[in-house]
Amino acid sequence: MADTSFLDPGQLAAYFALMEVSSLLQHAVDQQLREDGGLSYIQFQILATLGETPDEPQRMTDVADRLVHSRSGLTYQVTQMAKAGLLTRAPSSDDERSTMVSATPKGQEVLAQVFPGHVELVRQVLLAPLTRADMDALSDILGRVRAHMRADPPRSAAPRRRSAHDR
Amino acid sequence: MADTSFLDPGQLAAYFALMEVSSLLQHAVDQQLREDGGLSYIQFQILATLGETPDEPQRMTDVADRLVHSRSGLTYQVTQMAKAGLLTRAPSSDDERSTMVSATPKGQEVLAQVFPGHVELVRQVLLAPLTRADMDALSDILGRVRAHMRADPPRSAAPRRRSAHDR
DNA sequence: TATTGTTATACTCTATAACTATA
DNA sequence: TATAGTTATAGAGTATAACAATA
Repeated sequence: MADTSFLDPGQLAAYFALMEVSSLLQHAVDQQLREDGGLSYIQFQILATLGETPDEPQRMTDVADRLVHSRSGLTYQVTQMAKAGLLTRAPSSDDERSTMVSATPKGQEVLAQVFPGHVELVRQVLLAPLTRADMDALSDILGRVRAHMRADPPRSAAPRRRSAHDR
Repeated sequence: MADTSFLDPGQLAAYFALMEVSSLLQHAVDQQLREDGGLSYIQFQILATLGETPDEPQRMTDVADRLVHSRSGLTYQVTQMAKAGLLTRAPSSDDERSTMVSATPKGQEVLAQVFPGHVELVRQVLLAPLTRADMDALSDILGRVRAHMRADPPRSAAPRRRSAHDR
């Protein structure tokens, strides 16, 4: 069995590169969204999620699950965004406990206003130095990691851990 | 010239996979460090930076530059960590304006206490589904992105932007 | 009883600007 | 004048627990 106490240089390099690139990218993306539309990245994600289905409002819980928020955290963001006129809340007709959220025309406007700069930034910061083969390899490798993360949360490494949702 | 308004599916896949994996990884890492040593990821980075050179205290500004902090942000973290006994501050003998920071024995202890679980988590969450070739490809690709990010901040995408350091 | 969502609350973190002191 | 670091302050975000309403 492999020594489990250390990562060899190649493993460390992959880990550090990922952490540093994502940190820089996150930072850059956050600034762009803030400047071009006054949005945080999470607000952008929420808006983008709602913008995909302009006709179909989505449940709070579904949005929260998708974006790994605590419920109260999502309530906070949605409250801010509703104040800003980017989305609206309405009680569900199916289940009166549920709140359905949908992007307003203004929300879609802001999304459209922010999007070109966002795409441009991603292109310049992340994609510019990559070949098509690099991008494919990156999606493939990280896609596998993502599938693994979703399927198999690291219980044995953090046995005391419980997510906000399983109590 | 390529259409600059959209990312094709392959580009989007690479971008989204990176953002989601790093977000999940960041979350998992943060929890592990918090549980095993009461450290945030940034505090871990600071401590790890100081732990590399136990004999050579490092300047506040150098640490801040390396970890992309605002200076006041670093002062805040260092203050917290000094209260917790993880590091100490001392005026520099070379330059009386500077503050030199170094990890205390307790800081090194906490680092050692946190490290095995950290390595184990990274192995399980990030590295488990990857082959050696994947890791090499990942380091190579992201290493190039990192070099590109450091060398060439996205000015044209965010022309109004100034970093906290260039005023 | 379980689930949906909100609220109250407390905490962590970040950034800007003003400030002190040294170079 | 420029640089190093701190402080005051204000704001954004997060999480936990208690809660009301509905299933």
